[in-house]
Amino acid sequence: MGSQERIKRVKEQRRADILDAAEKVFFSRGFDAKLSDIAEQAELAKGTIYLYFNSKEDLYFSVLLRGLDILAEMFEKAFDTTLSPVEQLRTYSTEYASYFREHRPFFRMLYRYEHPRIRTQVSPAILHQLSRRSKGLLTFVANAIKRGIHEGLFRSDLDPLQATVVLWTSLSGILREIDLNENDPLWSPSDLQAPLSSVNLEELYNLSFDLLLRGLSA
Amino acid sequence: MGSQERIKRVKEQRRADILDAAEKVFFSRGFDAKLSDIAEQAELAKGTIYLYFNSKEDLYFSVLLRGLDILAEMFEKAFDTTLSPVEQLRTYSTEYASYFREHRPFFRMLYRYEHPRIRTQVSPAILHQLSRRSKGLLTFVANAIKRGIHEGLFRSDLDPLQATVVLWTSLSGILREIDLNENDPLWSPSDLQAPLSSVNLEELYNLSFDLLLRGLSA
Amino acid sequence: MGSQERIKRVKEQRRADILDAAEKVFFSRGFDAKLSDIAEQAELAKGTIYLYFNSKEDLYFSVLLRGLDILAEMFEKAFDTTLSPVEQLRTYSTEYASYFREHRPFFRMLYRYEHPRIRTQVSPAILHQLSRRSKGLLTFVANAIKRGIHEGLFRSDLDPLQATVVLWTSLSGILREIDLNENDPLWSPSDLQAPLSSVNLEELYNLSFDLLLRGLSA
Amino acid sequence: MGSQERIKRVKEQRRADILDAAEKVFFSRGFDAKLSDIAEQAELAKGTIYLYFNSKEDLYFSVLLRGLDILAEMFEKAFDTTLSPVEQLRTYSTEYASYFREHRPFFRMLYRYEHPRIRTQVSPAILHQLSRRSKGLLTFVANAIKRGIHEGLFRSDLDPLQATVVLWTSLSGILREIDLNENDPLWSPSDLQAPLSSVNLEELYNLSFDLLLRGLSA
DNA sequence: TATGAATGAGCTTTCATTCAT
DNA sequence: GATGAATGAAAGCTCATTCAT
Repeated sequence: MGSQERIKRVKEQRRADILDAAEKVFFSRGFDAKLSDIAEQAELAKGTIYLYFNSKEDLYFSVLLRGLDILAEMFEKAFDTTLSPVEQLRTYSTEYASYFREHRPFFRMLYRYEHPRIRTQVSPAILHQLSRRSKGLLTFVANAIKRGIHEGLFRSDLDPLQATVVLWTSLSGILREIDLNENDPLWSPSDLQAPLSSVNLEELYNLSFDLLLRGLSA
Repeated sequence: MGSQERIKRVKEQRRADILDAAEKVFFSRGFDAKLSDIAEQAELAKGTIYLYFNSKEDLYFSVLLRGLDILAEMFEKAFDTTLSPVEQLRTYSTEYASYFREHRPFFRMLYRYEHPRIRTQVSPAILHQLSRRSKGLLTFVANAIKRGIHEGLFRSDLDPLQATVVLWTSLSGILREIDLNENDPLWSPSDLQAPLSSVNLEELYNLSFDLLLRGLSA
Repeated sequence: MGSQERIKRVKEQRRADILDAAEKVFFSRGFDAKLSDIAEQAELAKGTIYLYFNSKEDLYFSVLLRGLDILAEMFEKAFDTTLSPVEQLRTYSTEYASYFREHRPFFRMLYRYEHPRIRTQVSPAILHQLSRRSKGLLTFVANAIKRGIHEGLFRSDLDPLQATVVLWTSLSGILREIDLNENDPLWSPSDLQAPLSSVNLEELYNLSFDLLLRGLSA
Repeated sequence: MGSQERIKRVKEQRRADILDAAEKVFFSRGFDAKLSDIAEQAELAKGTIYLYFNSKEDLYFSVLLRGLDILAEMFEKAFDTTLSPVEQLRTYSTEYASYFREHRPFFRMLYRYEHPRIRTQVSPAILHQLSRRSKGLLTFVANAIKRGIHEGLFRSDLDPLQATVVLWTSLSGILREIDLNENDPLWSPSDLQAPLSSVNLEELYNLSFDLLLRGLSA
């Protein structure tokens, strides 16, 4: 019977609808969004949400998971064995910047302005998926670095994993700071002796990548 | 009148007492700490707190300000014109790591595990002070970099301000990640192909500094 | 049609299955048990339960009815015209105590730990059956008392029905108190001047019966 | 300063107001009453209730405590050393019946139609008080029985404590049954062979007392 | 007959902030 | 200045029951 299959499809669609609604609401209100708002946005009863997700936390992280998937897809698409390790890294860097530009709310969820508060209550299954996805992303970078070392382009004294984490974390840190400052500048440019307006935030990211790449180079 | 002055001193002392209490309580409970707990710790009535601080948010950021001051003092003490620019940067890096080790709760407040929305409600005066302190810190680094460029040690094509922000933000990102992972590892080591246990978190920071320094070098 | 009959038998079996499941679940969780747990225990869908019972309340009282039937059967088995009225009463008392010991969860349902408001929602048909069963039980006792009065063993000034109710209710009250105290002692022994540990709860029941029997005696 | 004292008086008055309101609401809705209804009845904000009582459960039992106190006072007033033990017991029995008539809602709370569900969450302090009050009541009865045994009026083979519990519990059981039947007859009179209308419920209580007293008598 | 997805009312407790004293 | 009693908004989750299939 296709009927069973159809039911399954309907359920998946409903789940997706809820995620769509949650995405919208979490984006504008953060984790503090009210469940009733999400239900309303999804045009469902509050109770229905709980048929698909065990808790608000699970729902939040499921949305986040989708965000990770988008980035992973971008990396996959950009994956090209014909590129040199340096070009590969530059590609990932560019993709990450695009993701930052085009999926800012996801970037924010990823960069956990709110996670530590929330993490405690998420179901292990979801955390596991999260971890798998993160691993996938880092692996792209790690492989490029390994190749670079192997080909003698990068310093042979580097631990490729350490280098990966440093690269990723530094770039993420920069993006995070850019995001923070665009929306809500903590250190306003004019407070520094030379006006920080001279600090083009988009350039900052490139500079950061270049510095690190140069640091990696043999 | 010395009396007026004494009154002022008493007020300042009371303010400091409240900050002491708040520090203790915010450290253990984060921003979710209850104001009544702070009041109790300060041996004052809840209402009294409001005679010295406009809101819980202001109080939180005032504590945070103290944390910034500690770091600033460390930088001041470490300031030494006889050092080369590279040695200066390394010194600041080391001081920052010490701060991270010895004043972790302050570091966390600074790097906002806490909800960014907290920021929305803080009085401008406090944000202004915050900004001034941050500027002070960055200036130490910026000056070293400027000297380095001037002395031909660092790339002359660098905007010293940009370089400062990149350096600072990257290192902060690494420390933040280290802190996050010590307490609540997101990407568990065993998930990466090579065990990440091989990634010594303390080394990570040094590697990060070295990569960036190498990137800066002429 | 034997087929029609078979269908009927199947329905009755299904009903019994549900009651079995409900019994198990109500015993362990009381009226607060979830209908979904009962459905799961019965290996049926929640909706199916409603094809056999009008409401959770009805289901609860149907289980209770079964409990009453067990007691009635015990009384029937113990019914023996060759016994003297006093011996008959003592037999019933003993049977009641056995029931209390061996079917505690039923006893509790009968004596309504559960909220009396549950009753409000039960269908009249079920309440009627409940009433018939109760009457059956009391009639055993009432007949013995009548015979006792008739034979001059018991006071002739007694209304046998009143006496029946008094006897039954008093014994039930004692058992209820025993049950309550075993599980959740309200007046802890040590609070009374002489330690109530000296009050053997099992003896209490016998004493109660003896006092009442002595009171009945001519 | 009488000021401190006045503040204390005001607080006590407020507490009493809340208890009054809670009493009214619990009487009509049972424990399922909504806290907001109680607050409204007391003309206070919901939060204020929690300044005086730790939980709904505590509030419920505090009301119950008042109910016990009323009964205790009735017993105290009725206490008269010039009465014979039998007259004393009869007095207590009468007082209990009056309490039942005049303070039915308290009787119901006492007889725990809802306790076992609730007990778990009450603060120990309140449970302790409850226990003390109960002990007080039983002691009145126990003393009379002891005297009766001592004076040779009651059977010397009786454990006075056991007898007390039997007497009290039986009478309570009868009253409980009367209450249940008045409001919501489980075994409707007409169901018994002889109409139970002949069973005057008020007489039942007296009969019960007489049977038990006769049972006690030497 | 059987299903099980959907519903949506229902409710306690916390805590920052105020303000009368 | 200091108090602390009073406020009242705010929100996640459950579960009996229904009804379209």
